[in-house]
Amino acid sequence: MFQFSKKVEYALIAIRHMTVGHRGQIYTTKEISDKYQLPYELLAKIMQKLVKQHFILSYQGVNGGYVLSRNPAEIRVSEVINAIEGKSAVTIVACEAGTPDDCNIHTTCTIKNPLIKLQTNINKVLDELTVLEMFS
Amino acid sequence: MFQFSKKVEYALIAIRHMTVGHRGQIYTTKEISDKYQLPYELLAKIMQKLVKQHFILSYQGVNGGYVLSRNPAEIRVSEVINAIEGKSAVTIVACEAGTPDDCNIHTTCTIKNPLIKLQTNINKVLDELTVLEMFS
DNA sequence: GTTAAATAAGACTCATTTAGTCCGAGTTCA
DNA sequence: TGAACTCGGACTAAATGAGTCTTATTTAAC
Ligand code: SF4
Ligand code: SF4
Repeated sequence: MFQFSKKVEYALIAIRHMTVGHRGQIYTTKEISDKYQLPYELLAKIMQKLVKQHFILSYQGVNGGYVLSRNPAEIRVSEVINAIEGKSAVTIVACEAGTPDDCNIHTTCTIKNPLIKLQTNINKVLDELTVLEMFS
Repeated sequence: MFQFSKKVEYALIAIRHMTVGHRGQIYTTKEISDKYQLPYELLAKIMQKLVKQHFILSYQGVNGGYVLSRNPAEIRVSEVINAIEGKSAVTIVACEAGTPDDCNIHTTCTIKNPLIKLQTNINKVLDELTVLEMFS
């Protein structure tokens, strides 16, 4: 229920790999998937998402690959999760996750506000932790 | 990915209902499921789990029902989650959730320890919050 | 004692999500 | 031109989540 998805874990592994390496170095999906035994195609998708959210830059063609484009000290764990799972993945309260009225007990619910308070506390943990801090 | 399950939400709604009522009062599943529009059978299951974990006492037969048996000031949110979802529901790191080797990249994983540190911070939030604090 | 109101518990279905695969592109260098 | 890359959609399979169904048991009241 509170577990990280494999996708997010793979993303963190990839980001860590690039973080501990030399800045500006190009890494390929194959290289990373080999080293950590990750499913290649799945990791490829994840890398693409990281490109779209501007965590990494992509170079196509032979000798292509990915380069970390953001400062690890400024990448928050919550951002990584959001990039992979889409916004509102870190949203504990379903009805606040952009899907306001898909909960059929929304009108009678008495725990919504308490949960939102709790959510801010958990979000704080994920927001304040950068990947640099995490991996050092 | 980080959302509370319906079961946990229903459990919290039920516990809150009993918390704000008179101490020692008997509440039936029907009463609660009616009031908050929760699926009766599902809530019934949840109540049974709360009994097994000694949050509430059950009285069978006519005029039976459930009575809150623990002090709301001493019930932690994490306990409720564990009672409903089973231990390790609040465990972010899959391989640490009692299933040590079901992750096939366990040997090559570089994020395990960082995630465990993160986990303790999130657990702290859920451990330190009591349902009394939550609902007042 | 019979009935009605309640809990107990397991099996079951249906829908959603997650994890992973497949395939056919486009890009770039040599 | 071909090899080594990224790109992106469609697809399948497994796991989980939410909810239902059914049968049994307990107990108070009539
Ligand atoms: S149960 Fe309450 S808190 Fe959870 S989603 Fe529905 S309305 Fe929001
Ligand atoms: S990926 Fe790493 S952290 Fe996540 S479950 Fe596997 S070993 Fe544990």
